Amino acid sequence: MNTEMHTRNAIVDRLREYGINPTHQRIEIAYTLFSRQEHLSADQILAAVNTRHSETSKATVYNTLNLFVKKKLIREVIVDPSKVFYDPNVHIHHHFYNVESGQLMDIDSAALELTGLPTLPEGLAIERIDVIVRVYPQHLNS
Amino acid sequence: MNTEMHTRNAIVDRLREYGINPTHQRIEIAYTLFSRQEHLSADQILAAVNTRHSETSKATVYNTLNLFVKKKLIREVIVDPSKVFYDPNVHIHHHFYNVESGQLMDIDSAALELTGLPTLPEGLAIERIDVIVRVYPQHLNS
DNA sequence: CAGGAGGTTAGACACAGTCTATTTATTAGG
DNA sequence: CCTAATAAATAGACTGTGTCTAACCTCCTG
Repeated sequence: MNTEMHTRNAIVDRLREYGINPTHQRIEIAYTLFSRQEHLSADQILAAVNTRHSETSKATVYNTLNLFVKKKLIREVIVDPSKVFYDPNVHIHHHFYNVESGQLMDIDSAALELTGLPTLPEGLAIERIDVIVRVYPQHLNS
Repeated sequence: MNTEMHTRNAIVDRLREYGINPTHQRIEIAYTLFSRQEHLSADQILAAVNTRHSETSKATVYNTLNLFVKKKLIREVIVDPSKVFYDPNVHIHHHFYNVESGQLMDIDSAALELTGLPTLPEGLAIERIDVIVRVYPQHLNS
């Protein structure tokens, strides 16, 4: 398991592990994502980073999140057409998505198994498999 | 299996079946989706409907697609953060998504099986399960 | 013919995300 | 240290998808 992600020192080490130069803004953004183990959107991260102290621009938040994704420090979750969520958990796992509230919950992939996948079209390789279980509050119909 | 979807008469019948008043614009939009068995985005549909003949506004295309989804005539596919695709196939099935080209291909769900899904959180029911296999051309790395 | 419901429309708007040009930090070399 | 070069951050303009509003059109019914 990973080292604690609740101190900024641990964050700095982790950024270096992933080949990311640890600047102030990157540390704050990573800290925001890793300390609360939650699925946040770019604008939530922007708000969180700026309520604390100092300033980080919108451009930097987007640049940084895209960098983190490219370096595989975090991962995108695409479930809502209007915004992307970022997931600090890069282990293989899947998601419940509450279509009413917008809330995302992890599904550990240990138990979940997928069988009978057809052979891939020629020349293609799998990058990742997303399983999204869309749920809604039972008393509502439609 | 469904009747042929290659004539406008068949489209009109189908719209009625789903409780949708078949207007000119709705027929053209449905025809566009059902005649080519493809996954199109709203702007592709807007373009396709308007190159033929006459005019359909952007607002109507969005209104109509949302209506079709609500009536379960078609279904949304959420794989790309920048746009929604619409799928004329409402049978249970899943998708390959080529992250390079943006191309979507169906995976028939007959073979594909999902086991070990954890019990749902209290008070929630499943609306739908999406399985998206993200693929990329093999010769490219990352 | 009057009124109303449902449908369509143009254009303004909202908002996530990107781009560009400039400024600021950081690093490496002398 | 000082300087040059590179990497990162910034404000603000911009793009593209999708929504909203208010006007208008069409058809049906009384």
